Amino acid sequence: MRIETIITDAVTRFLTEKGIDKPDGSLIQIQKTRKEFRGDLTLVVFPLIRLMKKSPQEAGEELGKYLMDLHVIGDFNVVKGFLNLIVESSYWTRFVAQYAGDDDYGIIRPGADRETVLVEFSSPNTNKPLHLGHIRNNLLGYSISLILQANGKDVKKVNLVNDRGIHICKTMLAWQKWGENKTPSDAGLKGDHFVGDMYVRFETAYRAEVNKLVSDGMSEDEARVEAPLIKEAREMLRMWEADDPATVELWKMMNGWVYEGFDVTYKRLGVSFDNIYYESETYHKGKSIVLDGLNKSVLKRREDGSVWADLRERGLDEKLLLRSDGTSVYITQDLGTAVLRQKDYKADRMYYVVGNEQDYHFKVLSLILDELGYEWAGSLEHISYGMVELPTGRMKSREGKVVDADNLIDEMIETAGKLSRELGKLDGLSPSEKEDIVRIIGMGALKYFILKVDPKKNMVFNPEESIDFNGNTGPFIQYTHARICSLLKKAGDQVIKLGDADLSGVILSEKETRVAALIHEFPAIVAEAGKSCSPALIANMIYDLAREYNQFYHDHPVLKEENKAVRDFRLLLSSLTRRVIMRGMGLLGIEVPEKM
RNA sequence: GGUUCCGUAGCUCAGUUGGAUAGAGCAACAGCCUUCUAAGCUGUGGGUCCCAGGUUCGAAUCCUGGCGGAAUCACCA
Repeated sequence: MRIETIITDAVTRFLTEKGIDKPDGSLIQIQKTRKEFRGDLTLVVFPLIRLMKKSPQEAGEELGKYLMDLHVIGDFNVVKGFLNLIVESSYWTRFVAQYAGDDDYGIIRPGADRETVLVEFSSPNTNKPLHLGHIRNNLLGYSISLILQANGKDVKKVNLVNDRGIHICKTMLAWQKWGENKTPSDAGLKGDHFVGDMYVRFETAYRAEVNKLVSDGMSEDEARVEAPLIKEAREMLRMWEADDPATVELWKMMNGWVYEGFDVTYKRLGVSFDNIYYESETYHKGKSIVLDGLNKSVLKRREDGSVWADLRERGLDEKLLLRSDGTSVYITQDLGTAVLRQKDYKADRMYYVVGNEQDYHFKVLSLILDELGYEWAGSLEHISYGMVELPTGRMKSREGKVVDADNLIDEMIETAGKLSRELGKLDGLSPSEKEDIVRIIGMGALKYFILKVDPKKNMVFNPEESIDFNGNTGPFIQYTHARICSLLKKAGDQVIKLGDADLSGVILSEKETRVAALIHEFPAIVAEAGKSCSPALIANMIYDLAREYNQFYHDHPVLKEENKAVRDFRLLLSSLTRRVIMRGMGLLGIEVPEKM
C-alpha cells in the first residue's frame, strides 16, 4: 500500500478513536517535506486542530506519537503546525525492489471497460508547410494521446486536413500562372514547400494588384475584392465546388505533393495518426446537418438566404453556418466532422488540440451540436494551448515571420551533431549509430523545450538562445539515462537477480530517499497529466528526477560500494530511475539513447 | 467596446484541490575530472509573485476593483 494511504488511514482511525466521527478526507493533507526541514512527508495539522481542540504543537506531537506505531514511520518532528514524518528505509527499499523490473510501472493498461477517446491534432492547411506553431500542436497532441493511453484509455489519434477553400485555390492558380508546369522534384523542393512558395507568389502578386488599385483611387476593402487575381481564385473555387474535372485533377495533384511533404515532416517529428479526415469529404455532411437543423427550426434562415444559429439565450451571439450563396464556412465542416467521427468511433470523449485563438469557436461548436440534439455534444473537449511567439512578437505567415518546421528540425540535429563532435562523445561509434544518436538528441532538445511548458500558456521561442543542451533540457535528461545505461552495462554480472537482493538493513541517504520518493510519485503524476492533458507535468517531474539522480550519482559510489546490500540497492534504484526516465520521456514522444 | 486567457529573478519557465523562509535552468562570477560518461556536480549574487483592497489561523494561489499584455467577437480558416 502507498505510504500516503497508510498515513491517511491511520489519521482517520486516530480521529475516530478520539470520538471525532466526521473525519472529512480533505482535512488530512499530506505533502512532501520542504528541503530545509527534516523529514520525508509532512502532515499539515492546522485543519485538524479545531477538531482536536488542541494547539498545533500539541496536536502534532500527539499525532506523531500515534503514527510512530506504524512500522513505516521511523521518526517525527513538529515545527509550528507541521508534522514532519521520517519514513523508514525499509519502506523505500521494498518499494524499489518491487518495481525495479516492472515495465508497466506508472501506467495503466487498458482494461475491458476502457473508454474510447479521440484526439484530434495537427489539422494542417494544404497551402503551406508546417511551422513552429504546428510543431507545438503536433507534439502536444501526440504526447497527450500517449498519456491518455497510459491512463488506460483506448485512444484514437485523428487528423483533420483542411484541404479545400479559397486559400488552396490560390496556390493552384499561382501554379497555373507561374509554375511552368514544374513538379516539386523539378524544383528540387519538398512538395509542401513547393506549394507554399506558390501561395507566397500569389499573395505577393495579389498585394501588388491591390496596391495599384488603391493608388488609382479605390478603397482598400473594395480593391481586395476587385483585384483580378482574387476574382480568378474565386472562380476557381466555384469550379472546384462544381466538380470541374480539370480543376479537381489539378487540386488532387497539388494536394498530393503537399501530403508527400507532410509525411516526411510527420515522420521526422515522430507523430502518426490512426485516421485522417479531409474537410473536402466532411463539409457536405456539415451542410446537410445544418439543413436538417433548419427543418427542425433549431436554426434560422435570413432573407438573404444565409443560415444562422441563435445562441444569445446561452450567453453567446448569433453564428453564421451557411453563407447566403449556400457555401459552407469553417464551423459547418466541423459540425460534419464531429458527427461523422462520433458515428465512426462512438467515442466517450472527443478532444480537440487546437490553439486558444479558437476558444470561442469550440464553445459555439458544442453548443450548436447540443441545440441540434446530439446528446454527446458535451463530450467535446477543446484542449486549448497558447501561441508560440518570437522575441519580436507573434509569428505572421504573411510577413514571412515564421520558423519553418523542417528548417528548425535540421538546425536542431545539426547543432546536436556539432556539439557531439566537439565533446568527442561519439568517438568510436559507427556512422549509423552516430547519426541515430545525434537525431535523438536534437529532436529531444526541441520536443522537450516545447513540452515542458504548460500547454495553456503562450510561450516565447528565441531561435538563437532558446534551445540549449544543458540544464532543464531534453539532452540533460537523455544524458542521465545514457549514464545509467553505461553503469548498468558495467555492472554486468554484478547485477543481482530481482528478488535475490537482501536489502534489509540498508539505510537510505538523503539523496537516495529523494530519488526514491520522486519515482514513487510517478504514477500519480501520470494520472494528473492525463486528467489535465498536460505533458508538462511529466516533463518537469522527469527533470527533477534526473537532477536528483545526478546528485546521487555524484555523491555515492555504486559499483565501487563495498557493502553488497547497499550496492545492490543502488543498482536497483538506478535501474528503476532509468526505467522511469525512459517511460516518462516516452510519454512525451522523446527517445532516449543508451550512449551519448 | 464585450468576452476569455495571461502577468512570478535580467531572460525562459516551475510552483498539483490555499500551507513553512516562493524554486529551477540560462546568463554572470568562483570552484570540482589519475575514481562508475564533466551534455555532470558544488557555491555566490539576483524577487514589491503587476497594483490596491477583501476572505482566512495562513494567499503567488480564492473574491472584487484597477493597470499592462494577448486572443476573440468576420458571409476568413
